[in-house]
Amino acid sequence: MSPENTPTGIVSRVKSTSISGAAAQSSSGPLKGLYLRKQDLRRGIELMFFAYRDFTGEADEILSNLDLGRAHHRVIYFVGRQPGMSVSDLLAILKITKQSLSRVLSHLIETGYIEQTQGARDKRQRLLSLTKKGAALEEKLTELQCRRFAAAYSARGGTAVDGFVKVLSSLLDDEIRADLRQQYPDHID
Amino acid sequence: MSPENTPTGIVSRVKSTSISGAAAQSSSGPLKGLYLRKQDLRRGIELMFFAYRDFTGEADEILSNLDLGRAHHRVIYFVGRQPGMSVSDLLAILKITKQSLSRVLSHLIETGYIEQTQGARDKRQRLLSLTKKGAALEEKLTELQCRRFAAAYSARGGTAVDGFVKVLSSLLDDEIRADLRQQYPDHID
DNA sequence: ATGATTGGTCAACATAGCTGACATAATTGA
DNA sequence: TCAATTATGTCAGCTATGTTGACCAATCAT
Repeated sequence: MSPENTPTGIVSRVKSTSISGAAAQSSSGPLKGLYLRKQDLRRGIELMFFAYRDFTGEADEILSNLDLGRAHHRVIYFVGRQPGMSVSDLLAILKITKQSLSRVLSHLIETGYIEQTQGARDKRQRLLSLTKKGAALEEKLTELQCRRFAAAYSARGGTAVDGFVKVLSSLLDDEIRADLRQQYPDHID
Repeated sequence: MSPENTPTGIVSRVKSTSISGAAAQSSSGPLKGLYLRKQDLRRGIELMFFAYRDFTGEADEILSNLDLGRAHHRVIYFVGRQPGMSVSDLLAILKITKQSLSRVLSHLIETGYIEQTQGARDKRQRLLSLTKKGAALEEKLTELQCRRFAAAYSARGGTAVDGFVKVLSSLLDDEIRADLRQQYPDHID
């Protein structure tokens, strides 16, 4: 990497010139629209990209040592969150195909992270839950990610957390936002 | 999906019981730590997952119609942001291997989205920029994502945007955060 | 001249998504 | 009761995107 092209770090400066002094703007509640400059929106895009990558990075490492991937993590996470959920439930959350889920899920069952019991009301259903081994892994991974969030939340304070949650939930597709709204007793919107 | 398991929507309720009435808590600036309950942290995790997916979803669709994927999008996006960047620069941003990038980049050059010129200062470098065709696609995709952000930002207002940016940047790995800090003239931290 | 850097290339592989077709068992409804 | 629907699994095959390791060529810096 040449110093000419990246004078200051990995991510070099954007080409666009900008109105300077945005500090006042971003904290200006009444002055609407000033955080809607192209540059601010692009920053949002990039923050999402980098933050998502970093946020999953630590967990990915642990998983790869166990010969598991991010797809396994998602399954373990959501089954851990809601034990006894059906395969259909999981498919609806993950929005992947039956076959994609099946591959991952079968592997997790074979390796003893997840167990299934026949549904009582509907015997076709296979209700999923974590084994002790699965719960231990889920705990470890969630703990890791929660720690990152806890650090960010406490560094920034309740008002910032509130804004974070509000904006993220507004980024969601309507359908998902509606689901999450009733998912959490605490209102998001 | 049985109504028994998912009474209200795709994403069903979390198992954990919670202290109710968190509305007051999440908007309580002075009451520190009350947004650090396990449940709040898990909501952050889930918001990241769902928001990232939805945020990339629209663009993914357009891309797939052009026989391109998300990896191509990233390249087009970052080259568009900083025309004349080198391959090394791009590798450092994307944090993928040379081979992974090479495959995608070669394809974009062959199909006329990206062009390269020899570096003037360092003739080994191949400086990347978008062609007209590439710029048009970049514009289209970025416009789409910016529109989503603009809607979220204006729905929530400047204070929320400020919190969103603060929390997201605190979620970043230190190295990346430092880079982004100088990337944007407007301070993030 | 020599060693470091920039970049490309090849082979081979893994993960995680996709489609489409088909099978089985259980439930539900007319 | 019987047909349709649902929940789930499975098979074959494909694609996209990441990985490693080895190696090569051009260029730059000392």
